[in-house]
Amino acid sequence: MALIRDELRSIISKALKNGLSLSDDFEPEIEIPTIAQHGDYATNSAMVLAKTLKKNPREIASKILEFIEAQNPDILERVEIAGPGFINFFIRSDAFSSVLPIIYEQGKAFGKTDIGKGRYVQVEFVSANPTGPLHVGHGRGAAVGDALARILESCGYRVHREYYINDVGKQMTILGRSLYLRYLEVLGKAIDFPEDHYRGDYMKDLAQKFFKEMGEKYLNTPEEEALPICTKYAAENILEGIKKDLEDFRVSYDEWFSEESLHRGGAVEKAIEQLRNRGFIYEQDGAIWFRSSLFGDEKDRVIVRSNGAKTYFAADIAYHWNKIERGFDTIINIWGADHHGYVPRIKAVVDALGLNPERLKVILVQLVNLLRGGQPVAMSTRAGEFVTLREVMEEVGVDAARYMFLTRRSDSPLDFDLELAKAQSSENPVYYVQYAHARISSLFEVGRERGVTLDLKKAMSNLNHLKEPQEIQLMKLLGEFPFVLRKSAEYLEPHRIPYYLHDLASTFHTYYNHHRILTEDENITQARLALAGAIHTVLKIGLELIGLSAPDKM
RNA sequence: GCGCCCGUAGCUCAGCUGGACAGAGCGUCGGACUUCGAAUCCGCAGGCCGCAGGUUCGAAUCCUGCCGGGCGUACCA
Repeated sequence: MALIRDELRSIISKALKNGLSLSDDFEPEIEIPTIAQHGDYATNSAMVLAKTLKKNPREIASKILEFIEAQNPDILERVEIAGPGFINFFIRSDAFSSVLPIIYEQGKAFGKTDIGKGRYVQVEFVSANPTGPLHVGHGRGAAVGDALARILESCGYRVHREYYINDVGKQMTILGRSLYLRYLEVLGKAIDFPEDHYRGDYMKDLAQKFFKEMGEKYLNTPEEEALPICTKYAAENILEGIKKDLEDFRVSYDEWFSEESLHRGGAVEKAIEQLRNRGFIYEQDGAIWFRSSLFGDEKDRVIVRSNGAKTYFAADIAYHWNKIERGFDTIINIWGADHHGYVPRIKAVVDALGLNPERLKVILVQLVNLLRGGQPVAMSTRAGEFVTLREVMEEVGVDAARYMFLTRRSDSPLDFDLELAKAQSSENPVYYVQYAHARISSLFEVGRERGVTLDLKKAMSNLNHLKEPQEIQLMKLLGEFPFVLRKSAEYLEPHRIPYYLHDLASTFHTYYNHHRILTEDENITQARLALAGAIHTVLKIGLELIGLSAPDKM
């Protein structure tokens, strides 16, 4: 037993091979026409081939058609050539039910594929500086990265989730000093808190905590001695908070990678050496430059300043050298769109270090435009004006927040209105999908109370009773899931999953409102229960893929 | 100035990997619960797909130019 789409693919491929002597590497495009009159599926292969074969598309189509009919496949009702050269397939209505035994056989593994073939993929995401709590923008990156990781895993990739901690540099010094000043303030000293320091209330809270643990120990310590301690304390505490936030947002990591470890271990020098050996390093005006312009960047970049200090970019070179050394087949960086100018230079780095730059994928997640009642909310970590991810989680819930983040393409800016998210919470689309799941759970519960349970053997021999158009539609949709999942992984687009789930839930709700599942006819009941159960399974799989709960009761 | 992203229904967004009449949610208005969950369903209204050219059998989709919005453009991180 195979899915209809797979069968069609092999039928078409066979016809192309036998009829047009095409090699196997031509992948026929199979789509679902928007209009039912155009069949259940259609392929544009004849028109695509018309260009290379230099023949009339309809002529090619009729050739293909001839070889399709020669196979006499039993899933086909009929095949037609239409319009400029489409081949439309009308599937026998009793063929769609083949998806149900497959779902029951595979269970939670339904939809999984091995297109990844065990390739090792790193997904680096969030990677916010440990200078303050995560805000909503980070939440979007977290939701996208985590969903993507789950999707890739279910498509046969080996996934490594990583967070890069920028625990070095000027902002760390400022962080330490911010804590130190707030600490002195707690001890009653008058302080002058600079404009460019971290002004958020969380620093005051942290100072209180610091004071409780340390007492007045650092009151009279010289500033240069106290600062490293303050920096370390602040960074560790804030990072712990970030970890907790992400954990509560249902995001997990395999590795927390410290930038500082690169400097400490000499990796930055080694990476520069790598570039130097390859001839991409030169000195000018007392600074050390990387010839990134050779690889498509608009200009060369400084990696060691004339004062001897390494730039952030130097560490990033070392970090990506490290990634390459770890043997990832694909490196995926999920960045905020404000870093887009950085893409060419980091591509240049991997290119210069000998890795095909195609193997580095940078997903730019557009900024979250936070609104409250239609009014923009200013966001600045330093000024302490922002809405944290934790506040959003608490206000609208993890499920709703994640769904909100994931129902948009990453490269589309997102308006996130807190008032709206709260006000519409009971009509939020996320509940629509979850409701379908809960409804089916409840349905089985009612069945049990009435002594009706799904008898798989019996159900499977009664699938011929599923012939209502809505039932056909549902089975067709169920069969699409593996392909949606595959495309989602292929294009690194998690938003395809929630859209699919909404479609499936919607079709089910319609069906549910028009037909009874627990009927007087035992055979029909069994068949319909099998259908409902399969939908239940796919909804659950899909919800988990994007990190949402699949409740049995709401 | 240059570069990247975005512009689709009143609002928020899919469709952008060329396919056949442009979709969904919210919102408006009107209907459906003594029967498996009404957080649901059914129906009405709503569009020069930013504008103008081009490529193609075929363009919301690709190319060029323009207009609007966002972001970036450091020997900052």
